[in-house]
Amino acid sequence: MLDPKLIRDNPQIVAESLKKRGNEFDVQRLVVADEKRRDVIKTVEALKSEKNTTSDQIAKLKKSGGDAQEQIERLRSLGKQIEELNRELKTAEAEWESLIMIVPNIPHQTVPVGGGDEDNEVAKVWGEKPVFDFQPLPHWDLGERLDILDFKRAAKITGSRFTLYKSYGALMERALINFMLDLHVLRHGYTEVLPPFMVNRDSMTGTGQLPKFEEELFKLQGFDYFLIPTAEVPVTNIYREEILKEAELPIKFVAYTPCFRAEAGAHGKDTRGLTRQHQFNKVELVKFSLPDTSYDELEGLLLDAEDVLKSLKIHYRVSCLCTGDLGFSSSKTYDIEVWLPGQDVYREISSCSNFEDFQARRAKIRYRKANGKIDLVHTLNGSGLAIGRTTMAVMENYQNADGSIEVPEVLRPYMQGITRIPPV
RNA sequence: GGAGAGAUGACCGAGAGGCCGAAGGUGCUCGCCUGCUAAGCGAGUGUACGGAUUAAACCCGUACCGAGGGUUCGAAUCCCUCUCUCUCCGCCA
Repeated sequence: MLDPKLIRDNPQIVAESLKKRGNEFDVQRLVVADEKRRDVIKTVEALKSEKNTTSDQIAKLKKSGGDAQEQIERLRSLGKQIEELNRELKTAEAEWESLIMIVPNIPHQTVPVGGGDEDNEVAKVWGEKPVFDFQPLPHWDLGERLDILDFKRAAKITGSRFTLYKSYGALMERALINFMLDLHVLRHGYTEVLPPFMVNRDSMTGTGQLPKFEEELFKLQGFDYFLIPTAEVPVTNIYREEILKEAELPIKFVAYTPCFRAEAGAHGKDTRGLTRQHQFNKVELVKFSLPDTSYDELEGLLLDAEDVLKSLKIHYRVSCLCTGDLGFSSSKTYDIEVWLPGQDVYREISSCSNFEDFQARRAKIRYRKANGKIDLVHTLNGSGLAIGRTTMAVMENYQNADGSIEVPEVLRPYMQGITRIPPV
């Protein structure tokens, strides 16, 4: 959520940023709704003020044995007026809130202006495409041939976009989770958390998934709970409605969770393999930062995520998302795109974002400064990394002509010491 | 799932229709005192929204005693619903 004062005082700034994002939202409607809302507040609070003073008079009169009938009559009629205005206020606030909650964040000045992913800027490139003396296969062929990924049976058990990992496949997935957690805890100073995998509506609203993106979520029947689409939701909400101490910041959490996404609107897209699943594993990095240092923290977060691929020695590039491709809550986002030789594409494997105070305002995550004043923190997060997509990247980049898969050195201690997944 | 108890400020804890944004204590901040430390003395110490001002502070108003609704001229206090915590029983990984 944007600062209501910013919208009130500088609606043109908001309008410009919306335009850059290619968003059609009419800021003027919001400005009008805000004025209406404040109008009603002013009126109703004046009446409440009178109500309180009159009420005090009654108390004093009663105490001294006087007659308060006149005041009681006055209060009765005030009460009716207040009740009516309260209804009006509720409507006005609901109208205003429904508008302000769907306004996306303002992109940072350094974000390239553009319409879609074709306008994203490559920020860095690490390593090179590996050279094969045979035709590298996509991971789904490798996985089925080695009998470590079973898509058919997963479809039988549940449906499409699910995967049954078997033997070395399951082992590699688990190894990657543990390797990444250890890397971020031991080398990068994050604190590990293992949060709930379902959350309530307030949490989903706090990080911005609701109210706008409910169709992307799996909702439980009989409970107002949702399966998390990312660990960002439970972890960022750890400090919802809390006031942190300045000295505690920055706070850095790493969490492994499965993620559940409805993938509505992705019909027919990436239907093969591990790329786009309804359930996938992810290790997520979350930071709570001081406003002044949040962009340094973003660069650091990106390096922490990159470090995973560097350790695995897999080629990738980093792109800075343009205004048109930026997520709803984000001010600036870097995507890490891993090279997949079996598919001959770069594929997003991590998305690292600074939300500035957008989530913090919704979720009321604040901190107390040294001078006693209270301010909103900045929140950041990034995948470090998406596990399924890392598994597929390892498989495709480390495959051999005989169909076996080399185990990256850093992963071997996590994979019972084996050096390769043997051919069938 | 059954029975009971509870939820008040950073924390502990009073409060039982109007004098309560809320006693008292602890903690914290500032000042005094003290050779240092400890102790002692004094003052201060919630958040949000709206207004005023606008660089900010100060100021004015409103709301908030788990959440929502109700009774009443008036609710932290009475009633209802819900959520969460604790104890006992049952069940269970």
